[in-house]
Amino acid sequence: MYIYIEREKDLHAHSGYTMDPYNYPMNLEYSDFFEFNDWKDDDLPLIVSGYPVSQNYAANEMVNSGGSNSYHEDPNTTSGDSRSGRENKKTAEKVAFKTKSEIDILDDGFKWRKYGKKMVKNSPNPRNYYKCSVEGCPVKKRVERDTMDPSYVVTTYEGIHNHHGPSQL
DNA sequence: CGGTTTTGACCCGCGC
DNA sequence: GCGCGGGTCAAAACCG
Ligand SMILES: [Zn+2]
Repeated sequence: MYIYIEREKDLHAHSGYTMDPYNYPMNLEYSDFFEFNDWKDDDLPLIVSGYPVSQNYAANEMVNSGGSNSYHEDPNTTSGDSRSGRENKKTAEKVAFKTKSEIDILDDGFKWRKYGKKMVKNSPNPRNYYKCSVEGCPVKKRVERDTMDPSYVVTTYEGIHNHHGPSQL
């Protein structure tokens, strides 16, 4: 499951909850929900940025894909059913935010430790790899600048937070 | 001194 | 195999 959300607001000014859709649902421009048709139940939450989000909300934001998301994997060709079972279809493991910002490091309220940096092919911009600093928390994120429109920053979250509440410190 | 950044090396899956 | 692309490790440097 891969979710792609574009937002236009420059969020770097806000600290603490910039990436939390609970607090900033209105900033969403549109969203692309890959493999969304497999999403049947609404008992299980969709996870965005480590936080659960209602499915209805997600469905309302549903739009067909397109635009400059070429770096995304095609759900129809991506390793097929490499993920065992089908239950995990109900849980989003990856979420991509596309945010218009001059600054690369957007404060989403969490503490991250950078553990890697790679140049992206067909792009002059690097991609940065971060992991949540909280002990035992498996959440990771990647940050890169949109190749097509460098005024955007694409942040991809992966995993679900071990803990609650942004712990910035 | 402890956590973070930096950065090249390393790993792994895949297509040829 | 080998090379490539994407992802991660880790040692040393960095910094409050
Ligand atoms: Zn976390």
